[in-house]
This record gives sequence, structure tokens and C-alpha cells, in this order.
Amino acid sequence: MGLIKPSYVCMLTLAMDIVGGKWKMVILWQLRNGVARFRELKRLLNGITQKMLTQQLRELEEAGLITRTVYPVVPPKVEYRLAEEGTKLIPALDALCQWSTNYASSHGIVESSCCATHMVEK
Amino acid sequence: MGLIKPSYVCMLTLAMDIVGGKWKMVILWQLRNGVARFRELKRLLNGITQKMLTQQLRELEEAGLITRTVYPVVPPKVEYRLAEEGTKLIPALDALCQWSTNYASSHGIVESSCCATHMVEK
DNA sequence: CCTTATTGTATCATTTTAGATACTACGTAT
DNA sequence: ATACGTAGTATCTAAAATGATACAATAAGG
Repeated sequence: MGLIKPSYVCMLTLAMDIVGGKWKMVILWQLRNGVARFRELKRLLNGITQKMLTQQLRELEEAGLITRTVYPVVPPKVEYRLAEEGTKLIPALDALCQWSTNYASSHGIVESSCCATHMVEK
Repeated sequence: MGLIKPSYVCMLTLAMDIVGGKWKMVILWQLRNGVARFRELKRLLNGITQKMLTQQLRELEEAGLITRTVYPVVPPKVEYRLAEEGTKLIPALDALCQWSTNYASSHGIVESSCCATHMVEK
């Protein structure tokens, strides 16, 4: 979301600076049970553009939440997975997810096909 | 953050639509142990403008996370407090807060005076 | 030589979010 | 009469986030 500052009055603000925005939490969530390649993530993150995905992944890497493994082959192969710090965040995301699932069900909001990781398509 | 849609693929996205953005979570956090008036909130939310605070509070109210109580006196007196749905979110915010506190301490980020609610000033 | 597959970059436009500033209403105290 | 305090609105501007589109690199397969 924003650049990370040297000091914070409220730690929630720091959390938002690290994983706020439209995509970061969803990316981490998709990585929660394993590794994924760029293309695979793009498919899972319905509608994200290449530029955004690259950008978000770089920022998450920079913050130390994910790792990026490049295999020197062609065509390119790059794997993304949670780093230590990223893994530690999963319980919080899970709590958030449960809250909003409950919220949705009592507000007539529909959960369409949910975040199934590693869906096999076609 | 954004308008709430009728359906979501990932519930984290819903959470972000409800409490994303720069201020919403912090407002809820400040309300976690009780009531606060408009002016009081403005003081606690270092640097928020009146317009933003009003706007964020209205959106939180609309989403059913807080309640707004107007006393018909002059000068005006309005109290804000967590509603049921807002209270249910606190554990998730707490998890997030703990994560980022830990993150901060291992990344040389400083927590300056933290989110003390209801500070008595002067 | 041309196409395909994968992971990108670069440039520009649009949308969303946030901020600055000025103004309103009204009872009470001075 | 005037200023004060609280909780706002209204208007305009600036900054940040997101999106669309086109292009690059390179080995393998035909």
C-alpha cells in the first residue's frame, strides 16, 4: 500500500502498509498451502494484470513475506512461496477470512467458488 | 475502501472492502474498549481530517460495525461505539496487530507511544 | 524461419483515496 | 453583540493505486 515508515503510532497501520491494497493478502492466502508459479498465481487471482502481479510479488518479497526462486531455464520458471514472516501472518488472515465469511452469510453476500488453491483447470 | 459487491471469490477481498483503507481498522481499534466522541477520536487518530473521519465513520456505520448515538444538545454530542459485528472483528485485528508488532521489532521499526485509548491529555 | 511458452518491462490513462480549506448551525458564556 | 465549542458539509486539489496495452528475451519444436 504505502512505503514502510521508520515508526508507527498504531501497528495496524504498519500491517496495512505491508499487506494492504487489493491483492497482497489474497496472494499470501493462495500461497498458504505451498508453492505456486507466476502463471498459476495469475490464473488464481481472477483478473489481475501481469504488471500488478509482478509489482505486488516484488513488494511482498522486499518485505520478506515471500521468497522467489528463479530456475535458469527457458521458458522461465519462477516459484513463489511463503517465507517465515509470511507464514506467521496466515493465522491473522484466517481470522479475517472467518470473520468476513460470517459477515457475508448474515448480509446476503455470496461466496462464489472461494479461494481454492491449485485448482486444476481443463 | 470499495463498494461492497454482491459476491466474492475470496473473502479477504470482502474484508478489505469493508475495513480496508488508511483509517477504518484504526478507528475500530480505538473503539475496542468503549465509547468515544467525535472530537476524541479525531485527537486519537493523529492527523485525520474532519472530512475523512466523518466519511469513515459513516461507512463503518453503514456496514454495521459501529453505532452512532446523537444527543440532541448543543454544542452537539455524538457517541461512537462498536456494534456486534465490529466487536467480532476485534480478535482478527488483534492478531494482525500482534503480527506487525513482532514484525516491527525484527525489522527495526519503532512503535511510538502506541494506540492508547482514552488518553487523558492536559 | 516462425510459432509457442513463460516471466517479465515500459508507458500511459484512469480510478480511487486522501487532504486542504472554508463554511454552517446553535445554545451558552462573556 | 461576540466569541466559543462540537459535529458536521461542500468544494476543490493532489497523490496514490490500479489497469490497458504493447513490447522483450530465449530455447524448443515444427
